[in-house]
Amino acid sequence: MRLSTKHKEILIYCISMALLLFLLKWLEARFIVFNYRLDFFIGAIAIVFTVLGIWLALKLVKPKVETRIIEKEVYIDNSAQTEINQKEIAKLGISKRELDVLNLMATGLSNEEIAGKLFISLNTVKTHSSNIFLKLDVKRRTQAAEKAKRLNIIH
Amino acid sequence: MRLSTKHKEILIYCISMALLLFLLKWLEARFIVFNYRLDFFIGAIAIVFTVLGIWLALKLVKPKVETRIIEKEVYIDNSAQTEINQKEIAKLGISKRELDVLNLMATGLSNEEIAGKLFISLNTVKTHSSNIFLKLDVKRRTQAAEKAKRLNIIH
DNA sequence: ATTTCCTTCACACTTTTGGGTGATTTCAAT
DNA sequence: ATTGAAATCACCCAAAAGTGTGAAGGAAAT
Repeated sequence: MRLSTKHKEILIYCISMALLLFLLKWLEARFIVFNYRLDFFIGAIAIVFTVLGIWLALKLVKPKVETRIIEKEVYIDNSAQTEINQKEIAKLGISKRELDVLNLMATGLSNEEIAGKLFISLNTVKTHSSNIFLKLDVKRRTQAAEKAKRLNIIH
Repeated sequence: MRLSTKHKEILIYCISMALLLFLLKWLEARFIVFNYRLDFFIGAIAIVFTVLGIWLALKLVKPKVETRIIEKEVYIDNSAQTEINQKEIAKLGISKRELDVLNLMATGLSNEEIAGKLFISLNTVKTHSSNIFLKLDVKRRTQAAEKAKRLNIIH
């Protein structure tokens, strides 16, 4: 098993921290020096661990990659667009008119604009779209458009 | 006289350090708890100051910027997804965050859901989306999704 | 004939979106 | 040190979208 650089850094830090604590414990047992110089002692620890923290941070901070210029040669085999999936439409029980609405919806038209294009009332469009949402099992027109394209119900 | 941001950071650090030491001193006077829990206490101090050190380092050190230039040739078969068009994004002046919102928007999420995912407020999402509509020159989120996909700004 | 589905529409009501304005903070560049 | 872009958020207001219910005509199937 191998450790990443980052894990190694953390390991080193933990070990040194443990060693330091161990050393302090030993000093404590050796000389009872901390009772009357506690504040001084705390200060020393604070400084040591601050430095360690800074060192750790400097080690761990990864340089962020800023600019990425990609030169690309793209060869597109632009074969015919995916066929619309009639079976999926049938399976979901989407009617002709609903499909009309769905198509216009996916191009970004508002309900009112759809109503205008199909010569039906706004309320009718709303009814159709509600039914579409039910059949596609989505909550919003944006989801409907996404899912319909994903299922190749529309282009 | 005014302090630069860097000086302010250092000042804040020193003050918080002083406050901490003061607090510890007070605790020491209040409860003589450190004699029999010294190691525990030392550990706590170590952690606190390590965190402070890390924070200090992260605040003061400017992140190393690594500019990476990648040149590659991409051969795309018909089924592979098109690469996202960085130039188009740059040309339209769409920012990182706006792109985040645009992506989630195109998957069909509501503004509130987007806000939840990005840990920002609903109002912020609205601001971003309004800017997106301006930059993409569209009126609705469905149009934005459609156009963004067409321009290969998103998948 | 009766049933079922599609299509059309209405109305009331709630939720979501979008527009406009302004403020603050942070960061990078000058 | 100043400036500008980006990101954050608030508030108000209007428009659009979505929900629920009900209804009516027509076509196709039973």
